[in-house]
Amino acid sequence: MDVKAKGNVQSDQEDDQMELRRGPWTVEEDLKLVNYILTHGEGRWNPLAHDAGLKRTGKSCRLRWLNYLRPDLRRGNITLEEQLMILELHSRWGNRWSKIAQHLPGRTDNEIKNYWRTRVQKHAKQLKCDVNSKQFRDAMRYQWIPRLVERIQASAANSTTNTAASATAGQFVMPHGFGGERVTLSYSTTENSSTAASSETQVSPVSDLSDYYVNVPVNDNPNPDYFQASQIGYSHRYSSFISPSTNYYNNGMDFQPWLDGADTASDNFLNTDDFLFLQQQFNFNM
DNA sequence: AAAAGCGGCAACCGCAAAGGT
DNA sequence: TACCTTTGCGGTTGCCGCTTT
Repeated sequence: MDVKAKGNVQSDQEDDQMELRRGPWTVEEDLKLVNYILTHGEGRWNPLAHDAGLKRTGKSCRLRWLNYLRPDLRRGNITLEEQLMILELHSRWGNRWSKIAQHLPGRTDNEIKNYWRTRVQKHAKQLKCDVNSKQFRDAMRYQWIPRLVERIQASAANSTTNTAASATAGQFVMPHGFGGERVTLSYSTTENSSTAASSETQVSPVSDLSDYYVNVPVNDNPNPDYFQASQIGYSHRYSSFISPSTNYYNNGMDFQPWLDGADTASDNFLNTDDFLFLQQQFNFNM
C-alpha cells in the first residue's frame, strides 16, 4: 500500500487548516473508520484518516481501531484464566503490556494495562506495599497464583459434564518462571472446531520463548463467554508455588481492606476465601 | 434526593524505534 | 547517512457512571 508521497503532504496541510477532532469518538466516526478499513484494509494511518473523511489524526484512528473497533476484540470482564496469564507474564516481563497482550487473544495492551493499574495496583496499595516490591511479587507468586489455579479448578469441577468430554479443542500451555513448572490449561469452546482452527493464525508467534506457545482460537465475532472458567479443564501441579520460606512475609501486612471489598462477582481477583486463606498464612507465620 | 468520592476505561501525550527517501 | 514520517509503546489524564454518605 503506497499512498504516501504527494497525497500525504496534502493531507497534512489540510490537517493544519481544518480543526482536528479530539475526545470521544462518535458512532458516525466509528462507522466511517470501520467501513473504510473493511473496504480498503489497514494501511498508513495518516492518509487513511484523511481518505476516510475523518477529522482525526492517524494516530487517533489507529488507537480507536486497535483498542475498540477491531472485530476480533474480546469484550467483557477479564476471566480467571486471563488474570492468571497476566500475573504470570507480568512477573516475567514487567510492564511490557503489548507483549503480554500478544498472549491474550482479543485483549489489548491498553485493556491489560488498565486492568493492572486499577485492580492489581489497587490491591498492592491496600496491602500497603509497592507493586514492584519483592514482597508483593512473592505474594503473587506463592499465594495468589495458586489460589487462582485452585479457583479455576473448582470452577471446572463445578461445570457440567460435557466440559470434560469436550476439553480437547485447544490447549494453552503456560510455562511460568517458577522452577520450570508449566501450567497447562486445556479448554473447550462452544464454537465449532473449524472456526477455531481457521483463526489460529491470528495469534502472534512467540519468537523469544521457545517453550511457550498459545494456541487459542479467536472468533471473528467474539463471544464474551468464550473463555469462561466453567469451560476450562485445568491440569497443574502447583505445589512449587508454596513459599520456600514460611517466615517470609511482613507481619504488618493488613488484608482487611481488600477482604472487605473483594467478595463481589465483578472483582474476582481474589474472593473472601482467598483472603481468609492468606490471613491464615500470615497469622501462621507470625 | 443530592452531593461527594471513587473506580474503570477510553483517549491522549511524549518518546523511541523502524522504515522510507 | 541524514532527515522525515509513521508506527508502536508505556505513562497519564479526564470523563462518566456507580456507590456511598
